[in-house]
Amino acid sequence: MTVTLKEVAERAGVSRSAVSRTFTEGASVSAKTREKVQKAADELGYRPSLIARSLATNRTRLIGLVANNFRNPVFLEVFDLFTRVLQERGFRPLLVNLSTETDPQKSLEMLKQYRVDGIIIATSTLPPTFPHAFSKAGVPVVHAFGRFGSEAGVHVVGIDNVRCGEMAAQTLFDRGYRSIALLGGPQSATSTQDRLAGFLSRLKELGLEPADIRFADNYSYSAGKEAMKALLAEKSVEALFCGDDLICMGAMDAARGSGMKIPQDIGFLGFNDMNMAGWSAYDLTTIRQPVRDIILKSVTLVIEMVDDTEQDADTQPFDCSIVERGTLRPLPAS
Amino acid sequence: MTVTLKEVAERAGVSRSAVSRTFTEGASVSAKTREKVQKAADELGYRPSLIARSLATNRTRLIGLVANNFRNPVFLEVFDLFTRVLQERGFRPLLVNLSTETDPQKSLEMLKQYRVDGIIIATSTLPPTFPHAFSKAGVPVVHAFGRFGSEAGVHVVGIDNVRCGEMAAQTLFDRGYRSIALLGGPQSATSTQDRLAGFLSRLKELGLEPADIRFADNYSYSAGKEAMKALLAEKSVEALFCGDDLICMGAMDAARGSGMKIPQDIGFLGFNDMNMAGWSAYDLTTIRQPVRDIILKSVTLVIEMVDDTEQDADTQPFDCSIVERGTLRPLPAS
DNA sequence: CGAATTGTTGCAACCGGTTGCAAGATTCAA
DNA sequence: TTGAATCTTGCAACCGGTTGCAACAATTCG
Repeated sequence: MTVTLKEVAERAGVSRSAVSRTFTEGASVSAKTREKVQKAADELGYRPSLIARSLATNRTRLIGLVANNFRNPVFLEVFDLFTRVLQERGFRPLLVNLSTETDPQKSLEMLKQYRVDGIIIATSTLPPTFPHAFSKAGVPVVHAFGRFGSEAGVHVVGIDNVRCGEMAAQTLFDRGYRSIALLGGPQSATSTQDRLAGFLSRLKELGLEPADIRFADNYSYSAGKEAMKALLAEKSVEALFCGDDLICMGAMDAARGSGMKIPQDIGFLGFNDMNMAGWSAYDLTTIRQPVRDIILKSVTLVIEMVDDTEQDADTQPFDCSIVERGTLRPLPAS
Repeated sequence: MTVTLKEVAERAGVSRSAVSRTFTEGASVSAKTREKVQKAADELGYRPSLIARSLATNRTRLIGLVANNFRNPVFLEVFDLFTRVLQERGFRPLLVNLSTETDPQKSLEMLKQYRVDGIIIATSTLPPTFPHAFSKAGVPVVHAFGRFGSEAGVHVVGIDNVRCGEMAAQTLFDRGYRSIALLGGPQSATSTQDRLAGFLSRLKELGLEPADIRFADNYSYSAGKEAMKALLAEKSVEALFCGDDLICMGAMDAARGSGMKIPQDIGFLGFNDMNMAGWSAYDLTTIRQPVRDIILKSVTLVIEMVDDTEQDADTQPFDCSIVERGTLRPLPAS
């Protein structure tokens, strides 16, 4: 069925090595031989088998891409960029969906069986033991959106969530809000924990107590909406810092549903700056996470690790910034 | 570094065949031998190399997953389901991002080099020559969201877009709209062409001319918004059938932006029923495409083709249905 | 108990490439 | 023109598994 090295060699009248060499970067072949081989290969429609090559070279050019949040629109950008950059660099992503997987160990086994050259884990909700397990197995690992310094031997690319929490508290304070609540993502996520910590510590510095602290079950519109309904049933707050734009939009619709106007009656500050935050039905003021930069850096890093050309392993957290839109009252004129 | 068959065999005191057999389904090994091998394998942390196995068996258990629309939220569900179902069945998805790829031929080569066992193409915007190229190469192909009957040898799983177009025209007509426009997705998409055809033919049967026909450049909120702005600058219409919910939401916001109330001043009918269509800020009445069913069927089909256990190759288009929400005036009481 | 049947095992060839090595062919400088 | 240096080429071993085959062991049956 498929054409092999041997057939090309026979047709071109050369050895198998010669054929192999014409198809490997930087091997020594004369122009004459190369031409003969090319011709024969073209006529036969030959493509080298990467499977066979992998076996011989011990390199697969396969990168495992592990994620567990396939329902959040942020991940569209994540997948788009990851796959695109990887394939530009001649690698291919092998996707692992951990949404329902109870046992990360099993996924690890699968990836190991495919002998992936490297792994990118894109999540802020998995325990750090997970990336660590790979690194211990000797596979280059980059943890995108992870928590810094949590596990030795694992490169983390992401933001400083503690700082983001502080930034959120400060931003809301600066605009004159005093009754401030936090509606976080899942409590088990390290990102949630860190943002909460930063949020609380800054609030304390400013002499404030949080008006309410609660968490959505997952990163979804409906989880945000439910949580907000519950909050509104209990108390009223001036402003809310949400752990994710999606959650925030759900919360906004819950507030509007009970007759509130935004930002007159209540302020909202989101997180991520996903596309939809800019939609005029929401026009959400939010903290932008540089997803693009994080992904580009993650891919670059994992490829460097694979090629062993690591240049700057000292990964710094990326900065976040406020994107001003219409869900917070303006800064008081000073 | 990695443990191989040979080492396990030596430690267990058996031949390499025996080890291989304990790890292959349905091979003949005695309980005693299997136990010895298991023990040795566990102690050494051995996992068979799927690369080597693939070379010998000529099966990779890799399924190519080709898509070119990574920015539309519908694809979150697509990716989630595809990856999940595949891995439940013991296959792995090898992702190909065709968003920017100008030359599909190149992607084909890449997939062929990895010797994928099958391919799922999830798009309604690629020319049918693309799936056909794979099928000609002898690789099982399923074209999800494709056009039926367009290419021999390619299994298509999807909906009947002509019927959907008819359904849209009929729905709007039934609600008393007479000045009806279509705002389609990219004109090059077969789905757009088919829906347009159905839409026009039904309108004609009903004795109506379309009030306006235009197309968004891509499946995005902003493309929908821009197109709607342009439309509003030229004329006014009573109702709009959009080729995608995202486009529709953009169009809705454009209408609202020029002071219109929905559904009082203008009606909107979307397509897909993505999650966001249910958000209260839009509450979009839309035509539901059974994405889940399409994907489940696609995966089942491609796996059957790989295993050569094809059961029902006569794939019928799935039905679409109207999801009633709040962007169309109600049916007149009859 | 012996013959026939069925189950288990190891040998060796093979899957489709890569690569170190040594020999042969070229090129270059003197 | 010749010898040294550099290229090019084929051989053969190897990557880590699978599998047909034949030999042998265990079981079943008359």
